[in-house]
Amino acid sequence: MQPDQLSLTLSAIADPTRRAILMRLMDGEASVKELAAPFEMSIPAICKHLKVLEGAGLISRGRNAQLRPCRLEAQPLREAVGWIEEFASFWDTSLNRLDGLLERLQATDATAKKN
Amino acid sequence: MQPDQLSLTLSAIADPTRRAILMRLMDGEASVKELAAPFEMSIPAICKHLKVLEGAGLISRGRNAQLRPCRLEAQPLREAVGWIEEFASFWDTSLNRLDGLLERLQATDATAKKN
DNA sequence: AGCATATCTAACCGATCAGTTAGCTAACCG
DNA sequence: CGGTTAGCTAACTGATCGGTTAGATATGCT
Repeated sequence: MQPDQLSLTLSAIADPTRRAILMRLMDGEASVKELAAPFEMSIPAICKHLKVLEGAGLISRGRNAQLRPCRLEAQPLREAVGWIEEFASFWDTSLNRLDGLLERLQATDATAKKN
Repeated sequence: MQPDQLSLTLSAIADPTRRAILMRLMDGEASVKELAAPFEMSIPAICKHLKVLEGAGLISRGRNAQLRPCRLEAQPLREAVGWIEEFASFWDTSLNRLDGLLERLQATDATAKKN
């Protein structure tokens, strides 16, 4: 089963190396070698990370002589933001209204209170 | 190396089953059995997913007789939203408001000079 | 006490992941 | 042309993942 776009996006940015690469790309396009420089990691390893990011649509690649510059494509993150914000809103309401939680505890009866 | 909190959160919600569980929990607390019901998956499999979610701080567990009800804890998602919105804002400014052209010119210029 | 229910742990399995090294291809430059 | 540089693929490895079955544990019911 091939994963949905949202899962692709989220698992792509779940890796700290890939997040660092994306943040680097906010400063503008960069070559593979430039992207690899800050990491103690082989070039092929970076290539694999780039492939994951490209597969998730988070970057796109150009061609400039021997270089294959990477460019940020932040569009898929929109969906991710949308999904997560559902829960951010839940967080706002549920933490701002703690009594809702209390109601729930009381509703399941006083036996739950022990322990 | 143990992963940072943000990576924990993002990889936890990168799985569709776990996202479905979280969405279910927006309707209120639920037992493991209730959470497992919609899935064609064994109970221990669900337990593992719950453990991942708990490890990421996205749910907490109570105790009510034999039940160990799960409750949504959306707080860690705040950090995730914060991180992703950095890029959402990049998307807004560079694609919608089109200084993208300028950025790209600067970027190719920079890569041309480096090496 | 004895049984049923809810949940978890342990052990295992196949697939995927994140990294490596070695070697290939393509473009530039002398 | 030959050599250098950038990037990629292939093949391998150890770790982690997502699931399973079997069995342990804890609580409630009669």
